[in-house]
Order: sequence, then C-alpha cells, then structure tokens
Amino acid sequence: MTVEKDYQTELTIGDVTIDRQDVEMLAAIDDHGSMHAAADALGRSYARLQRRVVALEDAVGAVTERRRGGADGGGTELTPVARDLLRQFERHQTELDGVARATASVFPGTVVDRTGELGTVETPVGRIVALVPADDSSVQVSVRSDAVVLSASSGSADGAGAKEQTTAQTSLRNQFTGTVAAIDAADAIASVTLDLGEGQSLQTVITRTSLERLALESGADVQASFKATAARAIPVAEDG
Amino acid sequence: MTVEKDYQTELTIGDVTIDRQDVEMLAAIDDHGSMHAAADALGRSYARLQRRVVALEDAVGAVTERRRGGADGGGTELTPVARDLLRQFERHQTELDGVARATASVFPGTVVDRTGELGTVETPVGRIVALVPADDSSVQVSVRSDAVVLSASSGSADGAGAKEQTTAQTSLRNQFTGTVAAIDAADAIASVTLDLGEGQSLQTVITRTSLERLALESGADVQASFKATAARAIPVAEDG
DNA sequence: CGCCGTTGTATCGCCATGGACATAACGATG
DNA sequence: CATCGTTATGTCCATGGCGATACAACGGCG
Repeated sequence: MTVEKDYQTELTIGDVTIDRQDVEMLAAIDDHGSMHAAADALGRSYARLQRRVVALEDAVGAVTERRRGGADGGGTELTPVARDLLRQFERHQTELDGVARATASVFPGTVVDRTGELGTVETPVGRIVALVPADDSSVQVSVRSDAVVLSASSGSADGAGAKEQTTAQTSLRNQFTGTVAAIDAADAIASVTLDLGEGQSLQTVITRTSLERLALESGADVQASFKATAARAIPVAEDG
Repeated sequence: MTVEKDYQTELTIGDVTIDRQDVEMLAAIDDHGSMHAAADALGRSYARLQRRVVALEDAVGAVTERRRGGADGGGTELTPVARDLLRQFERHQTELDGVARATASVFPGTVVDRTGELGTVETPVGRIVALVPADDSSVQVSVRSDAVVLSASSGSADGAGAKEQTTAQTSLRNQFTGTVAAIDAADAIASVTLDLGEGQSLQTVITRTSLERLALESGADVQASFKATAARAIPVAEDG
C-alpha cells in the first residue's frame, strides 16, 4: 500500500478561492474566445460556467471582457487581471511541485537548545542547527537535498582548521563530513548519497558539472554543508 | 486586492484521498475513544462519520479497532496504521508549510542553453544555471531565500580570483556579488535583502549568528551563492 | 436475564452542486 | 428590419453529500 503525498493548489482572493478548475476554465475561454466554446471544450454546461465567471468577477473584479452582438455574435476575452491570475497560479503550482518532488534526508534527534524559531538538535551524526516549530523535544530534522552544498574535503587545508575557516566566512551553519555511498547520475543532474556514519545518510542533488569538478566517486570523502534555515525540525509523536 | 497562495494537503492511498477533515476525524476518535464522542466533538453526524471510517478501511485496511458491547458499551481505537497515517499527514503538511512560507526571489530571463533538466538562463544580473522544466525560452528563475548562501566578499583574496577558487571546490554553481540593501532581524533569524544591480534584488534568510559572523550591515558587499538545483525556472507567458 | 452505551445499518429529508433547457438581450451585417 | 451567434438569466431536475432518526446487534455487568 503506497501512500502518495498530494496537494491542491489554490489562490484565495477576498472571499473566493480559485482552484485548478477555475484556472482551466479561464484558460479555455482564452483559447476559444467565447464562454460557449470554452464550456463545450471542457464538457461543462454553459450556464454553470457563466455563473462562475460572474461570481469570480464579483469577488476579483473585471476578469473578462464580454461582448455580445455583432457579426460574430460576440465573444469573451480575458483581461490582464485574469492573465496575471493564471500566471500566479501557474507559478505557485510549479513552485510547490518543485519543492514537493525534491527528496529530503531525515535525522531523528532531540532539541537541546532553542532561540526563537531556531534550535539545536542533537542527532546521531552531531548537532544540527535547524528551524524548530513548536515546543517539542523529540523531532525529526528534514534537509532538502537541493539545499545541501558539497565541497571537497581533501583540500590543501584539512581537518578542523578548514572547517572553522569555512564556517567563519559563510552563512552555512551545519557542516558534516561523509563518504560517497552512491551516485546516480542522469543527463545533467546527479543524485549523491552520503554516508555520515551511525547509519545515517544524507542525500544531495548536484549538477553533473559539479560532480566532475569535485571529482566525486564512490568512497570519496566530501564535506556537506547546509544552512540552518534550510533544515526544518518536525515534531514526532512519542509513541510508536 | 491581495492574492493569497494556498493549498490543501492530502494523502492518496489507492483510490481514496485523505484530507484534513479525515485526519481531524481520526484524531478526534483517538482523543475520545469512541466514534460517537468524536462525532459529537466535531459537530458532525455520527452516521456520516461512521460511513467514512468504513470507506477508509475498505481502501486502506484496518484503521480502527471497533468494539461494541461490554460494560462501557464498547469503543473505537486507532490502529498503528492510522497513527502512521496521521504522522505522515502531519509531516507532509509541515514540510509544505515550511517551503511554501519561504520567500523567493525572482529573476526574469531567457533560456540560452539546455542540457537535460538543466539550463542556463540569461538574466539582467548575469547567467543563472537552473532547473528548466519544459521547452520554454522566456522564463522566470525563482530562488528560495533559504537556499542562498552568503559569504564574505571582503576577504583576503578579492575579485575574480576568489570567485574562481570558491566555485571550484564547492557544488555552488551560481554566484553573485551584491550590496546589502536591507536587514530585517528577528530573534534568531534575519532576512537580508541584497541589491544585485540592474534593479534586481535577492532575498536571503540567515541566522542571526551568521549575520554577526559575517559582520553584515547595510551597504556592505557580500557574495551570494546558490546551487543550480535550488534555482527553478518557471515558464512565463509571452504576452503582458 | 435485563440494562446500558456503543457500534452497525437503513431510511428519510434538506440543501448545494451542476447539467439541461428555455428565453431574452445584444449588435454588426446583409 | 430580419438574421445570427453570442452573452445573460431563469427554471427544472438529477445527483450527491450530509444531518437526523430509527432500529438491530453486541457483550460485560448487576
């Protein structure tokens, strides 16, 4: 039994919420130039569609310019407001698509310190500074794989010295060293799995160019860094 | 007229989708120990709630253990499967909450090169290597503020040399220099707005500790870096 | 063995959603 | 002025979601 994480995007303006169906409706009107043709194309009833357009305009303002009469009988065109709405919806959706599809690595831990939204979480692989939401002590820290920065661990300077230096001049608060456990390279993007020890692994997505530039290969040592604001702690229930 | 970006999280298992209402229902059953009490607490009808539980079990499997009879008349308890569902839903939601609340900076541009999912986008502030979805040339590049790494620009080495060196040993493909335009510091987290020139700005969220460590103040020069896999290009309609 | 409070199940009715259909208004064109 | 295809609006009806109610089944307990 597989569980699919899903979501429905929508835009709320005042007291109406525009969902995917509304967006498809507006797009169809834009495509066909009339509400009748749009309703026909969508397999919906004209009456319902027209009512919805009126409802939207009541709440949002002028969304369409509707003409009736004339040689062609009239027609309906979208206003810039409507096009802007379509753009915003599209962008909202693709943004969520992007972040929702991205894989994440999860580390169990306990919150040992807290300052405002920020906290320090004790995990098997060390302490992670992350965003901690409410007042929970038992949490899971989730790190999106597109937020993890890899850097060569075998540079000229090595060990704690290099680490100190790097953290001192960037805003990367979390830094771990690990060995490359697996590389899954596609055309332009490669997924790299790091073994951090203690049975914990960290997933990263980097470009193939970076993969080659860092000369990564299975078993190699690398440093993985990520910002505290990219790590999010999620409360976990105490029971099993 | 403000537009609120919103979304409804849900879990899809087979042919049923569990939405927030279902989750609240299960949680109420867990709280009160019986479906009657849960329906009462939620202000819903018992019949409807009971039907929903049956429907869920038809699709998901044993979600509750329902006993009838006995001194107390019986009761309903959640199975570990149900608790696991609740956890998954909660985690899914907080994950989306986290990334959806995060602000993002947007740069208009055109795709000038493409390799698989990856592409190079020409923007007013320079070229950005980003994930480009479909075959569009006119795009907007969106960079989440929690994915931007700041580093001191006024280090010992300066200019192109330092830039080359940094990019060579990390997986950060995009690097820009800018001046701090605004700092909005909260308890533990600060929002930093960079001016990249050409009327473009880049927003970043960093910890207050990093803010102090980098000695950032308005007008200071900093280097902002982000991974190509953290930048997403979104197609934009050609018309206005 | 009856009591009790719960779970199971069926049925009715209300109401919102939405399609099907009819009718009017509109305005350029012939 | 009639035509024509569209918009605008109202009415009817089917469907589904959901509350309300009723009744049976259950099983420990007094």
